[in-house]
Amino acid sequence: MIRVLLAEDQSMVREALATLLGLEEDIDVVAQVARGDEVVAAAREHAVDVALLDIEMPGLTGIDAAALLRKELPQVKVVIVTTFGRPGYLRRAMEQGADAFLVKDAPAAQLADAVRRVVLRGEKVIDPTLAAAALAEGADPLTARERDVLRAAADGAVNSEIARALHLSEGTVRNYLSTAIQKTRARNRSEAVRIAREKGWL
Amino acid sequence: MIRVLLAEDQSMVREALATLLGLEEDIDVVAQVARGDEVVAAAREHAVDVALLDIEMPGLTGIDAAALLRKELPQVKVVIVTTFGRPGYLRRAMEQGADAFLVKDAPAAQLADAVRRVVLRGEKVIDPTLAAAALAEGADPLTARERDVLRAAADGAVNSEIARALHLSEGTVRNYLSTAIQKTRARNRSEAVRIAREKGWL
DNA sequence: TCCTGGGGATGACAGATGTCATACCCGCAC
DNA sequence: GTGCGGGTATGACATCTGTCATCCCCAGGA
Repeated sequence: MIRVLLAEDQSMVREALATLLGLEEDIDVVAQVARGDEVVAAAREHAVDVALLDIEMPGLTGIDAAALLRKELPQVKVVIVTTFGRPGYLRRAMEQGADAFLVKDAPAAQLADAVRRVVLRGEKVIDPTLAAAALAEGADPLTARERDVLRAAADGAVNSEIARALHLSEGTVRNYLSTAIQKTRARNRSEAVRIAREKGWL
Repeated sequence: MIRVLLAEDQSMVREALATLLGLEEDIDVVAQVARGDEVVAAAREHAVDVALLDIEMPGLTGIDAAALLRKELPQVKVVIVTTFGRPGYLRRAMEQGADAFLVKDAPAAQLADAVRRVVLRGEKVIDPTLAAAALAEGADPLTARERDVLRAAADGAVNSEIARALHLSEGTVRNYLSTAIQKTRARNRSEAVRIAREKGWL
């Protein structure tokens, strides 16, 4: 019996997925959490074999939770289950030790299949198309600080506000944004944000 | 037996929800579609009692599909099931004749419950908190044209590009954006887009 | 030691954005 | 006929954004 932890912030979706998996004879969903920062404690408490992690969750992203699991409970397998198959997400997930990466566009049957493959056979499970795209895309070109500034600018913040929030001068904010705009080959901050998001860099 | 159509673009989520509902003795998911523009044909073909519609789908939004259903198959009940309980979404959904409005943050049990209430008892099902927020929010202040321009500006398009796309002069684009920025009480287009999206106006 | 990369800052400047005033058109309701 | 709302446009102008040059600091690797 494979013991599964499910981390997904939308209750309805999480419970539906738990129900789906619960119908499998060899799979038992023993824990469900709605926040990324609850993953490690729940995995430990319930002695799970594998954690199914959404990426965009409150408290901690699924990718960051995967990194924590790898450090604290390295025997636990990690399956990322996400809405967007963004190259940067895939790359970061695999870097942080994830064993599988699935998008919610995939047929539901792939979920139980992936769980069995990673737990019983120690396989890595990634859609070849996604893998190819991520490899072709290359690494995130933004530095940590550029990402900070771009993230801060994402929803309409003006430079003075970003400067205050990140303890920078306004000129430095403009520089970082300019660099981010160029690295993403965008024309302005809004487009840079969109591109960085699409690629999973933000 | 309540015959249900499920419209949701993410296969995994859709199939999990279908499985969940399929466990109910009185509910039968007889059709599933991944695109908004397939809703009416499927509802007609499968003679469904109720359509469960996600909002953000390719081809047609769930809200627009609801309007079409109301027109073409007025006996079919409509339950909107959405990620975001945005006031504008709720308002528009109810205006277009939806019978229920659920967010995916709600417990899964609410789904079957809502289905029974709208089909068997003709009730309207809305979370009172969401209803109160939508009523307090007031109507979308943007004109159709302002929404067009704001939507076009959403991901980094420059004014000249928007003008070309919408067959306007650049000055007119600036005017519409300026008005949209003021109506949303934003400081710039990016913030206006965020606010309009959060309220479900875009 | 030198070089590179990342972080940070200042200053000058061109171009894009946003505001406001003004004007015109059309359709609809009273 | 008048007024209102929505759509469209021009022009002037202030401010914000983005670019570029230049400089400084630190850490790490060759």
